[in-house]
Parts: sequence; C-alpha cells; structure tokens
Amino acid sequence: MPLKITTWNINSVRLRIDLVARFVADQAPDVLCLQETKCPDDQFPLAGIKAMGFRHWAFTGQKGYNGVAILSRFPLLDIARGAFGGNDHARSISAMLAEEAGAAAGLTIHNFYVPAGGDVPDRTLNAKFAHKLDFLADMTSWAALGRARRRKSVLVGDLNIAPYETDVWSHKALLDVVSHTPVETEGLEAMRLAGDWTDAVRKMMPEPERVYSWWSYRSPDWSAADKGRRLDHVWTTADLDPNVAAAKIRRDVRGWERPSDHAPVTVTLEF
DNA sequence: ATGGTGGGGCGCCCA
Repeated sequence: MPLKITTWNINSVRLRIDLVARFVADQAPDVLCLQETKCPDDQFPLAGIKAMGFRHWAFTGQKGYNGVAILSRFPLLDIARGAFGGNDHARSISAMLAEEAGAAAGLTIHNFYVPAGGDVPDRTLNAKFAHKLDFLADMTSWAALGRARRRKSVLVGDLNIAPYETDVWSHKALLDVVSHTPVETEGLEAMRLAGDWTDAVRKMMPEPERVYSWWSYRSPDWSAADKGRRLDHVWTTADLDPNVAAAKIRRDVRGWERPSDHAPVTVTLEF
C-alpha cells in the first residue's frame, strides 16, 4: 500500500484553493501538509477541501501570517499544536493516522513552518533571525527528547533552510544569505541528527544532483535563471527507511498561473 | 550594491 505525503508552502490557502485542487487532482496525495495558509481557523476554505476528497484535517492559523494545515484521506488522532520559538505563531501542528489507514496506521506527521529569518544573518542585529535560531534550537531539543521512543514518524515543512551545497544555485554566493548561512545549515543538520531523521528527498535524489523547491518571486524569469533553493523538506524516522519508495518535486506547479513561490514536494512510502 | 515581486488587508508588515 502506497502512502503519498506532500508538503507545500501555499502562500495563502484561500487565494490558491483552485491551485490546491488542481494539484490534488494531478498528484492524489493521501496527506497534504500546507504552510503559510494565512487564514484564521474560522475562515479555512473547508468546502473546497472537502470537494478534493479530504474528509479529515488539522489546522492552526492566524490573521495575515503563518498558519499550517494537515489535510488527510484518513482520520487523524492526537492533533497537537506546537509551541516552538517562544511565541504564539501558528507554525507547527502534528497528527497521527488512525486505524483506517491500514498498514500506515500510527504514522505520525509533524508539519513545520520555520521562520524565514529576515535579511540580516546576525541575531544581535535582527530579531527575526534570532527567532529563527531559537525556533531551530527548540526543534532540536524536541527532536532529541523524543528520539528514543519516536517511531513511524514524518517531519515535513518549509524549514526555510537549504542545508547542502547542492540545495542552492550557488553555495558560495549564498553563504551570507539567510537560508544558507553556516549557523543555519549546521543547525538544521544538528537538529536532523538529534532526532535521527532521514532526509527522504535526498535519499531518493542524492547529492550532487541540484534539487530546489523554491524560486523567488523577484526573479523575472525564474525558470531560466533557475536560482532556486531547497527549503521544503520531508524527513522520516529510521524505521521507515525501507518504506521510502519515491520523491517528487513538482517544479511545473511553480509555473502555474499566480503560483506560490514554493513547489509541492511529495514522498511516497510503501507499506 | 541595489532592487526586484508577491499576500494580507489598508498603512505597512512579512515572505
């Protein structure tokens, strides 16, 4: 039994509900994790979500900024909103697939939207960068604390860090650019190792292949310039390593009309 | 070195 999990920074779920529907019709994910929904909970576009075939969901949002959602074809249990980074931003949510998911029952999904971090990569000069590093430190403590007992879990989201040299169009050019500075890339790798997570996308698309999931809106010809970064990730606990069957980044979706600046990233687990 | 383009929701913050 295949289980497809997609992560996608949608940059307003209300504005792009039709793009979500088009993607779901194409790709048929079993679980769709969204970030930057920019939508208070009482305004979440559930009619559209139901029309796509999702009957189960967990979301936490706020007005104007942030917001994360898990949309699922299977019932969800143990829904929990995270508290990372020392404020009440709606940036993480988790849930577990119920018994209706068959062989995938008990699979736990953690969906994160890590702060972008502003422009200046110095925590003493830029509170947004400090918040990003604090958020990452909290995630690292959480990852380490749960490591021994955590099983059958998937960590997804817009982590706003491109960790490896071939996760960006130019490693040298981006060493001082927020998203690829050493304190971030080393911090993300430390968090991954603290939780013994496997980078499932890189497992299927190993370095040195260049792999991106985000291209700036500010690039007039984003595809030809191809100055991308891999900011969106799917990680799995080590017990799922044999189950990771495929990974796909739908770069073409970045080229749809009025797109998000992020492409959807899908990992298929085979049970 | 700079400014470039989007979204939310209405002057400006955030990506």
